[in-house]
Amino acid sequence: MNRQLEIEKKWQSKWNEAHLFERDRIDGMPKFFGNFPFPYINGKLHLGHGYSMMKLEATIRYQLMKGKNILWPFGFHATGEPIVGMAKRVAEGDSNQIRALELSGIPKEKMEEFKDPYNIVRYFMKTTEDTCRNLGVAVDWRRKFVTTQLTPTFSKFIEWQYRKLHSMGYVVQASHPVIYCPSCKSPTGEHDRLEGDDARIVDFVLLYFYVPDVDAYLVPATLRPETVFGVTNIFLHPDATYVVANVDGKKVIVSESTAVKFKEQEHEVTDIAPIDLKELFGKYAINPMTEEKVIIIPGTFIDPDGATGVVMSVPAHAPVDYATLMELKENPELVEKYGIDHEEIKKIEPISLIEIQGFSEFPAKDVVEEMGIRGQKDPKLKDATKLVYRKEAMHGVTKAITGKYQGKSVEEVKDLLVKDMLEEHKAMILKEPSEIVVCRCGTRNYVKFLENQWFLKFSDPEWKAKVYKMIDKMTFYPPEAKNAFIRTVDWVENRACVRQSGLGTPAPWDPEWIIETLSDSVIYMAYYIVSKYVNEGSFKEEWAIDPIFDYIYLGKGNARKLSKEHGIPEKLLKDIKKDFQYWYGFDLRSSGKDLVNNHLTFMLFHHAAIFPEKYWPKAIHVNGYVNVAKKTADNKIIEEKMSKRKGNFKTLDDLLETFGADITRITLLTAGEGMEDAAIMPDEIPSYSKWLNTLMSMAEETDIDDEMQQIDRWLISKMQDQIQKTIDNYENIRTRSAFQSAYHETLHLIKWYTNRRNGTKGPGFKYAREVIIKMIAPMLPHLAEEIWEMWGRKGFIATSHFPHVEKDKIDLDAEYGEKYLGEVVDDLKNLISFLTSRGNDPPSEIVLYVSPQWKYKIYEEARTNGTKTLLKNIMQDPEIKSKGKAAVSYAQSLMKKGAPPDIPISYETEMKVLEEAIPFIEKQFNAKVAVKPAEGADHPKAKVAVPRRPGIVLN
RNA sequence: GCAGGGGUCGCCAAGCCUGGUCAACGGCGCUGGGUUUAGGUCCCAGUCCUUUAGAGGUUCGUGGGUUCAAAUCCCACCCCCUGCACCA
Repeated sequence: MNRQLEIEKKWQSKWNEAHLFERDRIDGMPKFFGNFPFPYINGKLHLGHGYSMMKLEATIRYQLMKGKNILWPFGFHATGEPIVGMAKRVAEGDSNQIRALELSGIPKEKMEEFKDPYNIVRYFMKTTEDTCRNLGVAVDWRRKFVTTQLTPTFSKFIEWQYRKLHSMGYVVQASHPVIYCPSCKSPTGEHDRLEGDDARIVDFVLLYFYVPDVDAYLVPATLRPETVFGVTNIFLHPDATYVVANVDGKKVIVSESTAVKFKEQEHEVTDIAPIDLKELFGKYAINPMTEEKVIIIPGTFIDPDGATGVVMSVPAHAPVDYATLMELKENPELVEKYGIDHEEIKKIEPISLIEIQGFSEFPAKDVVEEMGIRGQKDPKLKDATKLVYRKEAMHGVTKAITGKYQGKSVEEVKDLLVKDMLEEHKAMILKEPSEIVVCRCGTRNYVKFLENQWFLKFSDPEWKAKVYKMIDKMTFYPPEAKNAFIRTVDWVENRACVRQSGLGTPAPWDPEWIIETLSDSVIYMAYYIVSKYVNEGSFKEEWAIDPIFDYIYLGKGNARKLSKEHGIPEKLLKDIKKDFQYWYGFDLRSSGKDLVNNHLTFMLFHHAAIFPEKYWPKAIHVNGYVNVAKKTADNKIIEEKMSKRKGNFKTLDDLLETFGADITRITLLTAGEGMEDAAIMPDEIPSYSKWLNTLMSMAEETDIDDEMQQIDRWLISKMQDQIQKTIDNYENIRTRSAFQSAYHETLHLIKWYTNRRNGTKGPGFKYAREVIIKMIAPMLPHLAEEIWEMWGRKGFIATSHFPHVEKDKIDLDAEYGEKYLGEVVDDLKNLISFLTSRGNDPPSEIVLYVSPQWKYKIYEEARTNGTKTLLKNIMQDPEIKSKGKAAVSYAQSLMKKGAPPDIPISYETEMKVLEEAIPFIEKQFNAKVAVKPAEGADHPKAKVAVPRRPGIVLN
């Protein structure tokens, strides 16, 4: 561990001293610009960051070894609420917050500083950079910066970005529904909620049920408007207060607490007046679709604050309604105390309107009875409702009672019906949270339309079209990610781009607002170009103005003129512009899949809007989440999301401190690939060090001879395959597979090689180990550099050339021969273990009978022309024909198995390979070995000999 | 609800897009053996069932279908996971 740490520090400082990753434009040299979303620095980097980063890191270093000029810049994200919130909580002395910070290693004395959000930013900028440096990543730190006004030129850049979008008409003002807390007077985000984390906004349909007695409409709210044909009564909560209000010119009755929603959702509301329930209970309302009269009765299951506090009852298809009705029927006092005639209740019968296989005409009744539900407050009702709704939505068909809507699927009817009812003013829409939402302050939330919000007009068809085009031209890793992006573009609507609080850049056209956090992180990759000059002091803040950005990024204007007007040196201006033209568009952005349907897609939109096509992004890599896996007592592996609460939260520093950089790197690189979630198994990590040890001792091996044997040629030939595979894996950012093909598989080859060479090593080994070390260098750079130096090579292995396939090193004869030998050895192993398991002694003598010549003719015929015409073709050969039954039987066995693999083989090759391998086989099985032709031998096993399968006699 | 992704031999997990070479890569666990011998590491073999010679049988969520041939293609069904926006 100590030596390893020493090695890592040594190479990290050597890379630094050589400025190895601080890359500048070299005109004419191919480049590779990779980046990954700058981390939000409200804490230390965790394994999820590390996982995404390592995909990019391996790729960057691979591209460097492929001769590219590379660029990986790094930034820090601080825009938005969380850091401000953290500082506020620290300032308030919030013990949870302070303890959380202390737990993540922040010294107590820092707490005073942490009352200022900018100090938090500074602190975690430092830890983040340190972590990265300890990990040994190929970052050009000269270009680092943090968002927000801590980097004034960056803020100016964002202003430029938004003035551009604004002037293009892509920033618009509109109102928008949000889940809203009337007490805090602000939208409640997921983290601001006591209850209802998963709530979405859904459309409830409000149906106008006219109540003649009071000349107003009851407006039950429902998600299943199609069941209007089965309404038998209306429920109101007997203990709630109801009001009459004039909404959009119509008098409606709703619960008092819900009346406010209409106004908040941009309806006109006047004349709110209370109404006594006595005026309603026992009276009738008229179903707008059927004109039937339905009675108004009490239901205590109703949530008076939900939707309108008015519920229509469909006992045939809604378990709650059915259960309530049954309860009322059995308990007269429940209605009689409100002056309702119980006889009226007894008369109510469910009305069926949906037909569904596997249920009676009243699915709600079926389910209520089956689940043994009793009463309107039975907790099982939730599941019952879900079940019935789901079944009916999926398989239900409407009955004749629905009139012109009959015979259709429930889903179809719903859309049609709502459209019709809205047109006929029989219904209206009210937006509601899909479940109860309670703000942290304890107040029940509802949906409000926020007015005059600034939006990015992602719904714009022309803008979308550009993005589709962009996606089409891009490469995605893994390929299936492309579809995810297309879907996101399909789905994305206008999106708010400003906030009222938090850190960030004020909107240039309306400084009351701050550019929202996902909106100032979409084209910042272009800012890295300028950032270098800002950091070195040559680009002054006063030059961060629109005309200069226009010149750099869009090529507008004239350098001399700009220089004269603003005092910026003409050469500097031209250099920056050339830099941008050289590096942009970037070649790869690597990120987690959680960013696909927001950040990454917005990034595409912004590039499409602002930059000309030649600067569009070239590729995106998307990876899964990182789970922490652990073993249960019975050896099952269970994966858990990393979370601080579960106590399995791991920072990169945790791993680095325990295992060092290379092992941390290989842990992350082999944890997974593609969009599937990756798994880190903390208990397994220590064993990864054996890989490093193996590589090192392989590199240190000096007992190597110069004799080029057949098996050396075989190994060198096989390595060409491994090189190609590894290149493919790197090119497609499959790091786990890359390590597999570069290390595990090659080691397997070397194992066979040393066995075959009776424990000695030769030129094949020497060649293979160099290839291996180079191939793993992008993943384990510290170890690789150390070995490179140990071998006395010049320069860094990081900038040496990645192995390439050398065609002339491919030796198919050697490969086929070894494959054949391997098969024979496998057969021998099987046979011997089978026999010894039956109590026989291991053989002391092995005789191998190589198939007679004529069978090879049949084999070759089958291999080259397939088995369909096999018999016909071979029988034209007189020699084969003369073998009669034996020939037919071999041909038939080939036909049965299908065409043999495309491996040519000859009698001579088999004889040669086996004879040469006699010492090897003897050693393997500790027995005397003889190789004989089957032709002319009379041992019965000689007769079963066929090509690639000699007859085996064990004595 | 809408959208996306899945269900593989104890566990994790390849393969499926481009059907056959798949009883099905690899890792873990387990069993036996070796090294060591206090363990761990490390190495070898085995790990669906049957089988006294390299073989056969039954498997890849369930049920059908296409095909000479399906884990792989088509249809239906069951189950699971993820996202759904003003949050970074």
